[in-house]
Amino acid sequence: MAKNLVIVESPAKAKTIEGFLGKDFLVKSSFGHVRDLVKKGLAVDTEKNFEPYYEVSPDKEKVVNELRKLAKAAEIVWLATDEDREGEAISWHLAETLKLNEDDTRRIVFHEITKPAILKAIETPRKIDRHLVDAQQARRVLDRLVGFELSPILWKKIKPSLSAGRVQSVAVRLIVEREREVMNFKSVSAYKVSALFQVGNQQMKAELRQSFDTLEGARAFLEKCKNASFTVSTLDVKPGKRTPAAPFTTSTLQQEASRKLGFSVKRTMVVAQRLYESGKITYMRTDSVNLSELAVGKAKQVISENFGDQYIHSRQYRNKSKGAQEAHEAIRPTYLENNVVDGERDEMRLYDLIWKRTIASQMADAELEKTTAQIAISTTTETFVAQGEVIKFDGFLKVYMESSDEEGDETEKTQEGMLPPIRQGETLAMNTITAVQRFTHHPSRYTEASLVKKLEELGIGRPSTYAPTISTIQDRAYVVKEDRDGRPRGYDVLTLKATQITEEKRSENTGAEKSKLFPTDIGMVVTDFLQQYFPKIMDYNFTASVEEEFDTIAEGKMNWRKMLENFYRPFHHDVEQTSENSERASGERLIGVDPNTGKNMYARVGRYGALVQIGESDDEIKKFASLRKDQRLETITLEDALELFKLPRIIGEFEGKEMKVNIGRFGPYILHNNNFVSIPKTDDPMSIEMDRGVELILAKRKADAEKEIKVFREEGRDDVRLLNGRWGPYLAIGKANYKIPKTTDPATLTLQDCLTMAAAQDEANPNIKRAAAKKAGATKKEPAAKKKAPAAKKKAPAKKAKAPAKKKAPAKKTEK
DNA sequence: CAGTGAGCGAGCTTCCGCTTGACTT
Repeated sequence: MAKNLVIVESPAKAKTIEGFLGKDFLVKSSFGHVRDLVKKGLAVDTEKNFEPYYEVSPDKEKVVNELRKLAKAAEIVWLATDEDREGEAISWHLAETLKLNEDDTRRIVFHEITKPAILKAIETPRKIDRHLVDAQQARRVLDRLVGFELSPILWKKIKPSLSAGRVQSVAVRLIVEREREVMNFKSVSAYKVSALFQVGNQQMKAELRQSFDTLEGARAFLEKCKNASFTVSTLDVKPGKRTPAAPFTTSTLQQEASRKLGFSVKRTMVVAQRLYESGKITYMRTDSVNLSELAVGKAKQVISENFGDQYIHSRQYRNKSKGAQEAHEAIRPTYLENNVVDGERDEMRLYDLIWKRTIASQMADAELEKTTAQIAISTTTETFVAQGEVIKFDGFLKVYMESSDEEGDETEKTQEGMLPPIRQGETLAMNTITAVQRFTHHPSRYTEASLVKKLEELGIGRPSTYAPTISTIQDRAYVVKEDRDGRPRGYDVLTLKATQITEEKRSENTGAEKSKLFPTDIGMVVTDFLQQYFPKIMDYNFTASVEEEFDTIAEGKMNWRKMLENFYRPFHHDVEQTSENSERASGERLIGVDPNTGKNMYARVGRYGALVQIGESDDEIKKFASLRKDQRLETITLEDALELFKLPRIIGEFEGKEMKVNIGRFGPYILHNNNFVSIPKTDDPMSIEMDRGVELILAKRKADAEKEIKVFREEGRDDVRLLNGRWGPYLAIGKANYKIPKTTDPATLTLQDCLTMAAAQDEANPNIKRAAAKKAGATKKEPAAKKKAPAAKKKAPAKKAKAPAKKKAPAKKTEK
């Protein structure tokens, strides 16, 4: 048995380190945190000085047991988790759960995974830093208090199962606010003028400095140019340079992989994880831009060999964001000499990006020469400007160029080439001058990656949580990632050629969005609610300010329980106030008066999403209609709403049963005899007629018949069916589906065979959620034991207090 | 798969940060 047990956080790291240490050292991994607040309930006693209740996380029992055994056998246990707040806490939790003896336990840290660094760490052990641990406990408890006190208010006031938290709620707020900026944005247009001059056998493009607000203004300008002469008034040559971007952090890697490779942040992390596990890159969850000395040295060598010494420019990057905890290096190739790796396509592409970015960061600036020519117009004071840019020395641009979030930005840059040879004072021949109507663009909606960038700037969230946070807010349906089609928009173009001005209307597509984040109606309602009652938590600076306090705790200058006390008392007061006094929130909005009934018409969210409603909420008779997928609670108009009430339509009878057309969650359908038949996109549900309806029903029947292998109708079980599905034959009982072994011919199965097979599969996989399983409620877990409770509770009075005034109001009786 | 929009009730939902698998479909 090894004398020394070293515990790190990740198994890949453990494997590497084991190679550096002798056979006296056994290196194991904790797989991150091993202990956390008890999963259910607050697990913090707010009346007992915020005593936290911890438990070994269920999925870590195994690891903990193993580590416990190994720790017992070892003489010395080395806790080598990361140097940041969370890492320190992991070590402390390990010490606690493994019941480590302080004398035989050493805390060590290292910043790079190299043999000398690790040997040095072993020589300079320390004790667990309790202040740092306390800062983590404060962070952990605060997040639990915020999340577990706010979420239940949402369940009560808006909808069950919703969630709120320090990070996710602010992320949603960013998207909601951006959407409103877009909605309120008023686009204005201006006429931008450019000219093409003939220089020798080349054309030179120049832009007019000013633009014109109106078509008349642009036309008047072109008129002035008709008989003008154009002279190069100044010619200016200036050197310039460009500097490479810093090596990748989690956030910048996600951004670039999104822009250059079209990866979602999740995909980026999955691929990076594989590269890390196979030892090709350093750790992928980091906020550090720092490269180890070893890496800088190696980069120098690689650049020298591949591009020459003049391309070398070693740089040390520093982190600008305050929250950075720098437990790791930047993300870089482990072996910089490998400019390609084998593996899947995505892995190769992401690796390529990481290699180029790392190498470029150690390369020389690009040197440019920027030429600016001003061209005077004899008939007016306005001037044209022509710009050219030439790369004198490519430097890092040889391997890598960072992309930008602004669409079209990159192409503009690369288009700027050298100006043709011109002299100051030279008169230029004009080919054409055009004035094009251009529109201002609303602020860009967030992509997953640009949201991560924003969160990082605000210091909200950590490298390990960016991707999960983005997933959470989509899972909760606060936000959706979508493409949206643009709409055509006309614009004017005026062209002056020789002395002829022509005018035409062209059309462009505008407003198209690709993979952008949009808030949902419920996302907006929740955000508004939280903003109204918990503005402090929703403040963009909330995280930053509590982070400062965590830092003070880490420095030993503040007690963590005291800090929580100061935060919690006023917060909890707000929670109680809101719980007692606030109205239910549904985003209700009066959109007008229904011309048919004279009643008010409202838009709001209900249990199943946004809806429009005719009549007051306490009216006896109301009418409802769901909003369609492309409609928003905040923007729907009375006209749109009235359209919605034209459905459902009865379009006729077939086989003695009526055919009803409506739009459901998956689009338009016809309901006939309890069967749903989808209406294809080519038909309009508003105008579809009886004959077409029958046609669709018959077509559906035919398709169903073809997928039917056998149904046990004679046996009286028409719910037991053998069907041909997308993945081959399968068994369906009611709404639950079961596999059929590949070796069996489904046609030979009897009813009994099917039932046995289904039962066997239910038995084998009790965890699979099958759609049916709603037979008898008898199989529920020990219902008897829980029946005791209700007698003790009496919540009736509380209920009565609510809205008593309105209840007895005489129901409005409007005659139709 | 889809129509609803609320109601006596019971019990459930939920946070952020560390880490990697393991059930299918």
